[in-house]
Amino acid sequence: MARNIETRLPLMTEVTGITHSNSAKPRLRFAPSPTGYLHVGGARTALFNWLYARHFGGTLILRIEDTDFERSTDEMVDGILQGLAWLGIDWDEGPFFQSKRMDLYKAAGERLLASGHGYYCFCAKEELEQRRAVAQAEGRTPKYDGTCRRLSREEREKRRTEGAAGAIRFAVPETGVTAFQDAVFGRVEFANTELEDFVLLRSDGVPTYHLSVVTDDIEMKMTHILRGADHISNTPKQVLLYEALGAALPVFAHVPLILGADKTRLSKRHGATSVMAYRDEGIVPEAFRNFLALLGWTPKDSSKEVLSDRELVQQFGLDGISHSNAVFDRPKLDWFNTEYIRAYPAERLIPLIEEEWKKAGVTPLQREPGWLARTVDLLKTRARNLKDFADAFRAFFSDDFEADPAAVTKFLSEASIREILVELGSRYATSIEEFSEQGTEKILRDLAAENGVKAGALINGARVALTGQAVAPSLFAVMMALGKDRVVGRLKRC
RNA sequence: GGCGCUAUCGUCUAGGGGUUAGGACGUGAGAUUCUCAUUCUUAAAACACGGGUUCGAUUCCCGUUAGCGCUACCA
Repeated sequence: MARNIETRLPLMTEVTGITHSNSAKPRLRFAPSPTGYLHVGGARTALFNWLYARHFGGTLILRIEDTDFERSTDEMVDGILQGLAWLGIDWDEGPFFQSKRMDLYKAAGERLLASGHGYYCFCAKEELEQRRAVAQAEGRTPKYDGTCRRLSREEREKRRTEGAAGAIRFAVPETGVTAFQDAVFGRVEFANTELEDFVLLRSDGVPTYHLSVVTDDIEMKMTHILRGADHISNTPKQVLLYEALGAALPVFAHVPLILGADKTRLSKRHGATSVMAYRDEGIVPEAFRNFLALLGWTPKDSSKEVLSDRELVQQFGLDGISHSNAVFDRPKLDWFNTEYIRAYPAERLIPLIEEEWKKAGVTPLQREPGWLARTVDLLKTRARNLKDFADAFRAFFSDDFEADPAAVTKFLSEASIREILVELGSRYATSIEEFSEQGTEKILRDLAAENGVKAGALINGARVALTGQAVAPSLFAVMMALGKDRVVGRLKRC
């Protein structure tokens, strides 16, 4: 079975049998391109690499693939770093920037040229595009037709000395197949005729993706290439490159893609695709990480789903990676979020909540020590999102809040109830009894009996008066959280 | 179009030649409660289709269909 490749069997290619030994500690990398923020798919790839490296005590390298100067920006680099930090993913070496390693790729390209694996191509870009269009129209596979591959040595020399700018292409074998053993998909094979003579170095000397990736992966001694399944079709070209460069093949492991609810590739119209957007939406990082880890991977013991980073690291392995794409299920993420918020100690939650207050313009009350943590602990069991602390629970932390009109209509519309609540406020103010859960409850129930109304009606009304919400913890716990003065004040305003 | 990958409840998945096909999220119902959430009980919900192989296929093989990916001097 292709799934149990954990033991790193010898990798096979048609042409070479060289592999890395399986004794060394693994070296992995996350290699984002800073042409966009850190998106969900990239984050999961990063997470899997991190999990794998940590599981085996290996090394994780961060490499920024910024050879596309047009589209790469420093802001995106910062954004990616920020996203990784939020997820708690750290690395051991780097970040390395490919833009600072251009000489390496150029040398590799020239080495390939010298060894006969590459050749100069003088075809103009427009010309190529046109040929491609024609091929497309005629229903042929639009791959490079090899015009310059057939050029005689003399012709090539002539063009070079004339100063023609040329790209260097890789000469793909015209027959045979290129195959690799994928740690998740098993053996994957491509006919060489399906592969085109891809460009190694552009005419301006800038390397193309395949060259820079393989050069770096060799130079950085990567043992495992763990990346999105969208790279499966790129892999044979890269395998060819390893072979031409005389390097051992790493273990390839491709991870299925993450789709939106409509099963199409995750994109902006599915909502947030940037991981930082989830922070902004009130998701706790551990929840997001846990959710992401289980998208396309299942631990051996699949019965437990809420897993700490330690458990994740402990259990992670390539054999649990799924073969099929996974749909990003937002309700499940929200469930993880409530689980984590509930489990977080107040101290851990408070800084995150403070961020939400800042965003919502809430200035929290200054009260006695311990109050904040106690109140957060009281509320966190019914929170589904960090934002709840800034909206639904706002009245616990600030006197500046507005009552939910629906709640008022439901529980506070009767004038008689409001009058009794004002009276309740007075009784709390003048009572000599201790302001405790039992004491406040007794006073309320007595007052309800005196007035011939149900205690529940008073309780529900009081809840709205005190919190502005129809939904809150037990009323008397709410009173304790608010304190006598606030309870009295808010009741009297009824 | 070509090539590649994939196919178990709505979603994430477990399983695997003979199972009442299991779990989780979500959904419905009920119980509890001062509201809501929680909690508890419970219900509905799946092996894409067609051929083989086999005593027996959801499981193995082939095909079909569908989805996704790749198909650049982007990464």
